[in-house]
Amino acid sequence: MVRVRFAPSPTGYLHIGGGRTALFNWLFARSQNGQFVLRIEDTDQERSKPEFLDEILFSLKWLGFNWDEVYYQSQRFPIYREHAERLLKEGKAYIEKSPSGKEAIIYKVTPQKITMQDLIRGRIEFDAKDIKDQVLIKSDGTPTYNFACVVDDAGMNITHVIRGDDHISNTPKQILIYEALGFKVPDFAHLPLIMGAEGGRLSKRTGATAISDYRKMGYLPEALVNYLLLLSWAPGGDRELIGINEAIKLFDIKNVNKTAATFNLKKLQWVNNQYLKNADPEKLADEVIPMLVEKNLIEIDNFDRNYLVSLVKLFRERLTTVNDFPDWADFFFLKEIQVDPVARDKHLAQDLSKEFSLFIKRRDALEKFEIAEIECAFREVVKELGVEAKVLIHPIRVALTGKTIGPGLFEVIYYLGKERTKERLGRFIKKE
RNA sequence: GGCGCUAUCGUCUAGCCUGGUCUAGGACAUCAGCUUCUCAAGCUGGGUACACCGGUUCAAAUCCGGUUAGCGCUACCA
Repeated sequence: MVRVRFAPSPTGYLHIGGGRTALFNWLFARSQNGQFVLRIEDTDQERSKPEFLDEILFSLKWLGFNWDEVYYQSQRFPIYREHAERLLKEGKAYIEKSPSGKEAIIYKVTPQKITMQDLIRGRIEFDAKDIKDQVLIKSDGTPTYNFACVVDDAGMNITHVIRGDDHISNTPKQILIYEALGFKVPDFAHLPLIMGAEGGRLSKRTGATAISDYRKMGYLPEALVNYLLLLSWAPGGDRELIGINEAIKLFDIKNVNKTAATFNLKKLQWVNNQYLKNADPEKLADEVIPMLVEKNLIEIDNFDRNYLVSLVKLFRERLTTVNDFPDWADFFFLKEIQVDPVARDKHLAQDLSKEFSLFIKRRDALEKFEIAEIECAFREVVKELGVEAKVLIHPIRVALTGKTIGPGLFEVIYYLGKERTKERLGRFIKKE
């Protein structure tokens, strides 16, 4: 039975790199009908914070990576000590006293060659002479990362350790400990790192790094996952868009790339738009409701849900992020719209009273107030006035929405309704 | 400094294992054009890459060696 683990440390939020490591572990487990274990590495009691833990768990769930088991290292200190003392008894480790009299347990590294077979990179060789004796239990009584990691991976029957490239140098140290402890060494797979736009590690300076930031910015989890997948794996056949279930079928850890990848927001935005275009309007509406409430565009328990769903459908294909919706669609909810001054100067500078009046008149005469009929009436009006459609379309859009961009005009008129269009156009009709 | 990893368009990648079909394919971005209404989308087209040097071979992006560059680790952090 394949068992993998994701082992975040709650000393910070779940960042993009961590999310990607979790993704590949989860994906590998699912593709092998294996199990995905979550291990919280909270041995650093100074820096570990409950709010980080909450954020990590929430983000993992948001991305859809459910775990089969969860462990906390802070609850396992006696286990680590027990194993360290065994090594002490066997003469493989020694005690070192600090000036203050506290005792640490140190593993004695013996000269040898250490080789590992990485699932992604192949054979890697190290020489133990480059490795210092390893602290197992620190003088404060807590285990070190490399020691706790080995004791747990072995104790939790982890078969494949899939983690970031930055752990390659830890691997020989850990192999030594596995062997000293008499444990079976698992398989390793080291994923390439994700870099920031300016090279080096992804940092706040080069853009958002927390998974939860992307949620707040209006990215869909499926889109983020798809993008992260593309960062070091290709489904083949020139495919870019791939759902997680299909990825599970196609995934092979041997096909993961070796090269570090640069995070590219533009491509993430493109992927997000691709998912948004086909997103379930009901679900999108759910996402958008709190945003509209926060902007005082709707009241939480007093709005027309069906109407909102229709509007979401109207906008979804042109959204880059879910968060774009409240700004772009605000005119459907506002009583008083703000007309963009630049748009007003450009499209409403001259007097269009006659044109607007005629359009309203024709539109009011319609038997059915529907998109196609509205367009028909409009086409007749411009024909009658002998002008091009666009000389009237733009001014009407600005008068109705306050903006120069937006969905098709006739849909806008339809969803705004008779009364509101008449009233908004009326403001630009001079009384005789 | 030591040790390790990596090296195809600006970016993500396909191809590399099993040399010839690669005058290197796709995507994002970018530029130009089309699109009875903007924006978005879509469509058409353009430019842009095998890091460098040497070797093996009839033939190398593909195999080998070196150089260079980038990155990682080098903590009683994880």
